[in-house]
Amino acid sequence: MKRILITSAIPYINGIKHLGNLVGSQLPADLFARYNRARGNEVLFLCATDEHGTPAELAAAQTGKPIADYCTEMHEVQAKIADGFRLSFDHFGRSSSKQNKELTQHFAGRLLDQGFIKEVDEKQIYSHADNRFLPDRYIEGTCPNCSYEKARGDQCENCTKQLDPTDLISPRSAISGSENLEVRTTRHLYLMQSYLREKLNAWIEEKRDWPILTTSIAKKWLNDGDGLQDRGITRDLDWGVPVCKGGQAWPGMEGKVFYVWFDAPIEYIACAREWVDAGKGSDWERWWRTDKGADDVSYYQFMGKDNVPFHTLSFPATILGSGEPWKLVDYIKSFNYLNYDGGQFSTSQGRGIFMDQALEILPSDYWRWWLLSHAPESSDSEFTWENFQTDVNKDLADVLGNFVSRVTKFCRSKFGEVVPSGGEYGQREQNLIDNLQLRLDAYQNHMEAVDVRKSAAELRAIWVLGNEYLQSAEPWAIFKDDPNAAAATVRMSLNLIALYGQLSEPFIPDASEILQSAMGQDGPSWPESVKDTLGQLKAGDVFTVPDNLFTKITDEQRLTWNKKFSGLRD
RNA sequence: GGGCCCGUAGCUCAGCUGGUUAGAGCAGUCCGCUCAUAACGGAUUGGUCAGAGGUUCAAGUCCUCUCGGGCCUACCA
Repeated sequence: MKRILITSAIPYINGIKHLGNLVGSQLPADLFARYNRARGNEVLFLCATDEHGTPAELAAAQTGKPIADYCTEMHEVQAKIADGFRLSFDHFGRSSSKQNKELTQHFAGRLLDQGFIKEVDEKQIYSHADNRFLPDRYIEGTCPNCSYEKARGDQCENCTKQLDPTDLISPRSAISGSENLEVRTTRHLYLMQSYLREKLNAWIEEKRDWPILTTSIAKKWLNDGDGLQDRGITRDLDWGVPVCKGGQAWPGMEGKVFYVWFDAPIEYIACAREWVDAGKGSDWERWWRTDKGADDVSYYQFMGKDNVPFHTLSFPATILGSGEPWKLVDYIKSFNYLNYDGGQFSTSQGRGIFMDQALEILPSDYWRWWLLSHAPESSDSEFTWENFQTDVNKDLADVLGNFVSRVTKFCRSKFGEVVPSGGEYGQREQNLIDNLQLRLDAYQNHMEAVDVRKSAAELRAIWVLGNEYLQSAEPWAIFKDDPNAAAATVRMSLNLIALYGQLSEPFIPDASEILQSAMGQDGPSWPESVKDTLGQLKAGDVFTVPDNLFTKITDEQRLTWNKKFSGLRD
């Protein structure tokens, strides 16, 4: 039995995520977690909300609520939606937890002791009207290069020139519009990532089996320009983890907090501690400390490509720099973006389909199946309603759902709701078993390699084998002359349904549960041998005919939804 | 500006370290079946592998350039 630690990139707190976010991290992570649990591996699957930073503060301010209350509410909202998508986190934590606060401060203290922290005086823009320091991109003004009037302080979106806020002509706060800005000197902590460049480079170089997307982004950051840059890990904000060294005060850092990207990955560790404190587990260090049992853990991370630099470099730098035996990630699965109908999904613009909306119109299995079978692994991929309709109808309703329907209904009408006896298996069944075993092996290999789309294609091919078998055996025709032969075919087919219930669980857990309970199976178990598994339902066992597993999406629905989601979310 | 990724049948995509007549699913066409959610099965039509050079006995696969799409570029997260 293997031990698998899985984390999904933690979704930001300021609103409900869209399907692009879902397919890039939480959903494939869930697929992998479910698969590994089904294989009997010991799995710890963690996720959390990422709650700190300027956007969260501003989002809270807009609602007029205290930031802590806002985050608590939004965490609940996200947790509920995650549940709706059947995301099987062992714990869904919060980066604002006290466990994370402690651990983040601990890491900062260790990094200071190990010589990886420097204090740097830098100039920041302070807005009197907003009563706060503003990140560069929250300053707007006229671009000195192209005269675009809404250039941001970090970059002009019009001419793409990189800017410094002080370059802007007539700069103003993007929040209040106030021009009452002031350049102030403020002291911040820097993580000296450059000291760890060689170590990180050697570590990345040995990861030959990681997705190109992951390693190429990491290498770019390692080698670009002067190489890996040091990074400021503190901010002048109210909401966040207060800057301390371990439990001690940090002179000169009063009133400052750690940068979200410093504390967010640490939440992966803290989340395990939350998991224990919530009474769901008993030993979190066994998963995270290689000196306390985690040396045999395989750790997989899932994320969109925008998250890669922080997971390949910053967080590993934090861990390596601590000088303590924390578990480093073994495999980083990264994804490109899912586009929506010719453009990008956008949280800020409200474009596309959001997780709550998706669940309002269709059960989660529809979304899980389509998104996973079209996961943007090799390049950006695109959601269109037309593709969604044809793919889901074909794969789920026709290939799988209708197979279940034709088998169970035929059996009911000829033999009743009981696995029929009589007849013998022959060459046709042997061929089926051989083919299934080949497919199952491929399915497992793709899953082990975290090859999401290929796994989906293989599972679908396994469903197709059922229809091929049934068509070639023709129990409806054979029944008249040789009911025993038809009974054998039906017995085999009912066993196929039970098998499908088991194999499909990582992708479509709800439908799988229906299949398994209809076939009288009591829980997920993985077929080690196709041959043995296809004998699990025996003559005389009772079953029930389930309602149609998947209702087809009609043209009318598609048109309605296409229209409904063509605009921007309010 | 720099860098990375991608461009393979109408659509969505496989094609690992270069090696027989370039594959799958969907859509299309034809045939079969009638148990089933008019579902299923079989067969079949589509490709000068973005373009141009080059390396090689041999290139979708390697190199160079061009065109097109996307992403990243470190203070959003």
